[in-house]
Amino acid sequence: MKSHQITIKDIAKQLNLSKSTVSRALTGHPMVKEETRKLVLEFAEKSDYQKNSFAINLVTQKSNLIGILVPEFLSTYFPKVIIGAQNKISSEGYNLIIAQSNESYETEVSNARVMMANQVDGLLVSVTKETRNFEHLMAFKRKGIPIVFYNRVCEDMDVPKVVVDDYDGAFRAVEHLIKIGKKRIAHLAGPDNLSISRRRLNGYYAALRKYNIPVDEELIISYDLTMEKVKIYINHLLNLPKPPDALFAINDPTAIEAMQVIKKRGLRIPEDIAVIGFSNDQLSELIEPSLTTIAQPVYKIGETAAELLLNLIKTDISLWKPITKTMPTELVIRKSTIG
Amino acid sequence: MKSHQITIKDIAKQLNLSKSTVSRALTGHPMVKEETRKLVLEFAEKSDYQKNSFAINLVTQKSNLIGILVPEFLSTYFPKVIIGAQNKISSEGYNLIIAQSNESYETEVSNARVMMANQVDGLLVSVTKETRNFEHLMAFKRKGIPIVFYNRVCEDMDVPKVVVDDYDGAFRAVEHLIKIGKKRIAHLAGPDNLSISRRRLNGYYAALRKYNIPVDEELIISYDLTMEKVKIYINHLLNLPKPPDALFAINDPTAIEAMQVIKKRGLRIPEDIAVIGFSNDQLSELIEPSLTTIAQPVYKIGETAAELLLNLIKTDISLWKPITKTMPTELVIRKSTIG
DNA sequence: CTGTTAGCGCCTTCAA
DNA sequence: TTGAAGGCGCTAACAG
Repeated sequence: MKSHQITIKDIAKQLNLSKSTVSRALTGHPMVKEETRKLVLEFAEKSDYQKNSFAINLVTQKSNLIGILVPEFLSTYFPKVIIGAQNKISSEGYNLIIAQSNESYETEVSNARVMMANQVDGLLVSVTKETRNFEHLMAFKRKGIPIVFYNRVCEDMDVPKVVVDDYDGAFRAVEHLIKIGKKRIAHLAGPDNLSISRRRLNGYYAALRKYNIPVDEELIISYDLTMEKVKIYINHLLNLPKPPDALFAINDPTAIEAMQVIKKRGLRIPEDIAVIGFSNDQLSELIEPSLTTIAQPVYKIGETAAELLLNLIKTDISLWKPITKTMPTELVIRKSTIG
Repeated sequence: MKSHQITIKDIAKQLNLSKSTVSRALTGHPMVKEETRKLVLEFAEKSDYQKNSFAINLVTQKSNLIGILVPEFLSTYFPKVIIGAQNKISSEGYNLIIAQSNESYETEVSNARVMMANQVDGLLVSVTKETRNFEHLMAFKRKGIPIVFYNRVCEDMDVPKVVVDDYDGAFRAVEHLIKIGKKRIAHLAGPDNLSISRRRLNGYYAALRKYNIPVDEELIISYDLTMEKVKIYINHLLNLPKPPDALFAINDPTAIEAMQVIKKRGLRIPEDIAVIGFSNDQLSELIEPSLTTIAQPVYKIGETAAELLLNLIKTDISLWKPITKTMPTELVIRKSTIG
């Protein structure tokens, strides 16, 4: 069961050297005779020696592990963020340990505990749609373990954050709908504990205001991102005495689900009702009609968050600054909004 | 920078007990007076004591980490496998550390090294489409670290594997095409270093044989799964003097890409050419026409692989058996094969 | 039931 | 340039 790993002690014995000398040779310490170093290195190589990370971790009190908490794994969004983060992190000799919570607050809390138990050197976090209490994350800050939020952030915590310009993205989405002649623009919004929902909603309001389109609260529905509910809300909207002629959905999955419902009712997209999403999921290009959406620099978000975190790790806690990086978005026009 | 973590020694000092007593109380050792245990536990609780996993790892020579190597992250397939594996693994107190190689052999090798350096207790592996040399994985077995393959396996290594019944799935896919009246069935196959490609190809042959349809080698193309190439091959097939009336693609992304090309040429699916994929990606239901495909029990695959691995970890190396678990598939009929 | 001692494998003073 | 000794925080004998 337990394999016999070769250790520094073994090497020292074989080579008739002291453990410290071997250790020094192995760590590239300057004070070793070139000859000795070569001897040790060669022996280590051919005997397939590998440092015992457990011991090193104990001495240095560092795990070289960075944790990342993701709320879900099934859209392409978070996997891409992870890839971005991993590239950055591994280039600095760290490893990523990932935990996904399936949008469950309970699971998120337990995942956070696991990260703590594993003594990660830092944590990247995007919270679930249910998360309203952040105690489990504050604990990290208290222990001196740096945290960086990305995408779904907790605005009350004084830590660095990476977000996209949701306000601006939403604004441009709605502006685009107005420019193609739509007047009654519905918004299927996210739960308002998520700051992205609030920011996108504000962008929606701002665009209407700019073009003097009256706000009709009837056309704004916030929902909990549970896909099954989309059908209900869309049908409700379409059954209104004055139904909407356009829909701005909080994200692409929502928009896509909405499109299925709309198509089933025999309505034409975009003629009868135009649809626009948010995030530019891979799907949005492939469905029919293809979906107009707001693209985010997803890999870059992961990379940036990782970079901020690595900086914190290298910096004394007294110098930590809660920078917020806001990434730009891009309007991608496809067939769901043009005739 | 370094936070001041409280240790057993601290607790012992505070409570005027020996370190071993405290340790015993904390680990639930039976030989401690109920009163002492309570005292210790309470103090630990209120002082927010947390075991130092580095020290425990050193003593036990276990990391409680399980590594998983995935070739890519952008289809929904591997994320689902990961979720399945994570559920199993975390229920036994282990954690998952994930590395994706972006279908690059080099990256896979380097990821494997990282896993080794982190001294994972076991490894789940699905290789890249490029991987032909398995030395980097054999190293684990040599060191006594258990490995389990899933999905894309190395048949030459004597370790447990979890695969789906590719042969049977392919057989039924092709049989279905034959039953709806198709006669010239093309197969866009995968690279033949992947055993799944070979097994699916064999299933294809078997179905043709059973129904006495002559094999036309012209209709079989293996390719390297690089999406850009699909267009070339599909156009080639459609330009043949006798073009195919059906296509069995190695996987869903390939099938979907093929459908775009077919539709662009103005051909009707399934009337002119029926299409069938493999894996039942989320996409296949949403594109138009929806894609007939072979579904795999994806979560279950991750779960099963994890289960096999956990068994190995608990078992003496001399008793390891290279079981191969073959999971069933299911034909999901959609519009790309029915009129 | 509790305390003492000796490591786990490595790094890091301090001396030689 | 090298060696010896101590310690990182915890567990696991061995005594008492």
